[in-house]
Amino acid sequence: MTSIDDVARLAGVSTATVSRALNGRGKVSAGARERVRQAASDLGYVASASASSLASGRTRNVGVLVPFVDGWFFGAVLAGATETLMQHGYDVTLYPVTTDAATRRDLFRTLLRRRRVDAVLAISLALEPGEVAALQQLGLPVVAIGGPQALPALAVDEDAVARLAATHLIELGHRDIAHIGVEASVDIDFRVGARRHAGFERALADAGIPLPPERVATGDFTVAGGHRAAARLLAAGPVTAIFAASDEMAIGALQACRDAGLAVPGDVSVIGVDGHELAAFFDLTTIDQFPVDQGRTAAFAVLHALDADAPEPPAPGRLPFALLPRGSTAPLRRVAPA
Amino acid sequence: MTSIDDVARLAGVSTATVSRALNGRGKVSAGARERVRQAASDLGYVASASASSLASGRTRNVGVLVPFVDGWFFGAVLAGATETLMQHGYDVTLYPVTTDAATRRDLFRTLLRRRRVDAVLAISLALEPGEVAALQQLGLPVVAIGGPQALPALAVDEDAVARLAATHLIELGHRDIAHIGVEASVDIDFRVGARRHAGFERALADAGIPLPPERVATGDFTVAGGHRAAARLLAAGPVTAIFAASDEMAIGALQACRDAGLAVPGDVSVIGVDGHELAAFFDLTTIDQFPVDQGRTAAFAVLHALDADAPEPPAPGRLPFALLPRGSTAPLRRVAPA
DNA sequence: CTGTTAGCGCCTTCAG
DNA sequence: CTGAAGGCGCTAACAG
Repeated sequence: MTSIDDVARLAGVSTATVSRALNGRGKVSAGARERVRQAASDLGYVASASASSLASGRTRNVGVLVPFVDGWFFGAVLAGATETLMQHGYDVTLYPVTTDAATRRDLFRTLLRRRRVDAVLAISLALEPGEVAALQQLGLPVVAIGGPQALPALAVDEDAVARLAATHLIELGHRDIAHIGVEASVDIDFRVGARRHAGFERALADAGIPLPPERVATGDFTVAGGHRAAARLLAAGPVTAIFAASDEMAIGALQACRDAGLAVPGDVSVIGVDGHELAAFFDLTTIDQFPVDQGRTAAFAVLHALDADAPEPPAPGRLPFALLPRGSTAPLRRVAPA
Repeated sequence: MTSIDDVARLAGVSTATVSRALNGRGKVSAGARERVRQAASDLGYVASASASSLASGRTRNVGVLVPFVDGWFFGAVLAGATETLMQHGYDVTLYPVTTDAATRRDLFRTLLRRRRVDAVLAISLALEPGEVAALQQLGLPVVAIGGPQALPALAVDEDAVARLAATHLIELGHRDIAHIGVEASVDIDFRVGARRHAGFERALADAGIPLPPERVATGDFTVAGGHRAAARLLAAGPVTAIFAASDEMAIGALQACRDAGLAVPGDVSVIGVDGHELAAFFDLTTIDQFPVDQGRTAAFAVLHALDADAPEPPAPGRLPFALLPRGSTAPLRRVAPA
């Protein structure tokens, strides 16, 4: 293995100068820098990560915590974060935070404490107080995304999201509105489901529209779950609009409406949240959360905390979102004007 | 930061003994081991990854190369691989292999050469010869999955997969069969598309059934792409069965049939490949590839190469797959028996 | 079984 | 601007 000494020898300088030239720290004459670069390139020299980490205390590696590595949403966020981090010279080490207690304990008590990462990015994670404390005690920058845990968290204002969905339906003239929420058992991850439900209900109430229990069903974030929930809602009584707490569930609702012989948007309007790629195909109106950008934004927040020269991240809780009106929502068809 | 010396002092032994006790290498008396464990636990000591890597030459980290980190299939494989690797004490560092030439060069010339990983796992990657060579020159175990590149690769026999699909349709009595393949521009990643197409065509030919050009359309692996391709096929002439080279495209085909007023499976049978989670919801017959298991299997292959005590991985090119018959395929409805 | 002794390969003061 | 020298924290012979 060619080492820094080889490069120093070939370039006719000391190892200190090689280090400085290659890392861009400290002053090095242009000539020396060039000779070093040339020598390094000739020898195919690449500094050992462990050696330089040990000596410098910096790893150039960021730990990313995710609840699932599959799953569309996390994949998208992870993609954005990884892309940005790598462009800035950081590697990304993945830490799936399972629900298994022993594994989690091991993660927070050992894995993350090996000084293998310079910072931690926690994506949509519901962390217990002890875990949050463990993270903080690492003494590293920690950025959370999509969670109001006791950490600097970037998140979309779920209340505003739900309100936007409600407003959209109300403005279209709907009054008989139902909601597909998230089963409590699945609504971990800082409880987006509960937040969206609450915001939606409040927005409807503000407009004088009730959201009685029979107009609320829950699913497990999947298409199949959304289908079941919608079927239940439709059976419970007439409804002209449905707001599902995720696009996948909304897609299930779309099918459920059709299975029930109801036209979308003729008889029932359906709106989701997320900006899932399939939403476009199914012509589903949704509120896009721009998950890939969320990942990028979070990555910049990490870089900022690390380098202080990266752009300032947005204020906590203010990630953008936008209504994408499509063909699954339409004005209420007045059956018989009073 | 509490270091190994602190532990040694508290336990009343040398640092060497601490290292041995904690790593399980070498002989250590039960008493000493216990005192060390206790001291380490009292002090909350965790060995520094870089220090131990530098000293031992092992990083306990494996690099995973993926074309996309989002994308259902890669997410699934990645999930399986990560789970297994972490259970065996390895961290996983993610390296997205973009299509950008400069980024790729940097990855193979620098990132992977920092001695940050003990092994490399390449998932469904189309690597150029130079890149394969670069990987091999790392002097590390490299395991590839889903690619017949010049590397020990685990892969499903795509020919057999396509043949299975063909047989299924033929046995149901279909003769007017069409295929949705993969656009060449998207069919990177060791060209599954081309392989499936070729195998399918061959299997049909063996049964005396032609697959003329007008019975073949291509998509980009997406639902929307499958929809467009199927629409084209249906417009080109009557067809009673369609084999799509991915479940997502098959789902698009399902919709296209319905949009064209054709019942599935009444008028047209549709079969996909992958084992996508949505396939179940849409009652799509498919050939499952068990992607999560692929990830696990690949991880075991890596562990085997690393430790030699992990279970023997399966022979290259023999990953399992299975037909999952569902409601989207049915016997040909004889319109007018001859 | 256990301690001593060298490094692993690089970065970073500290002089010059 | 550059070199010398120490040390980052741990592991791995090598003697005992």
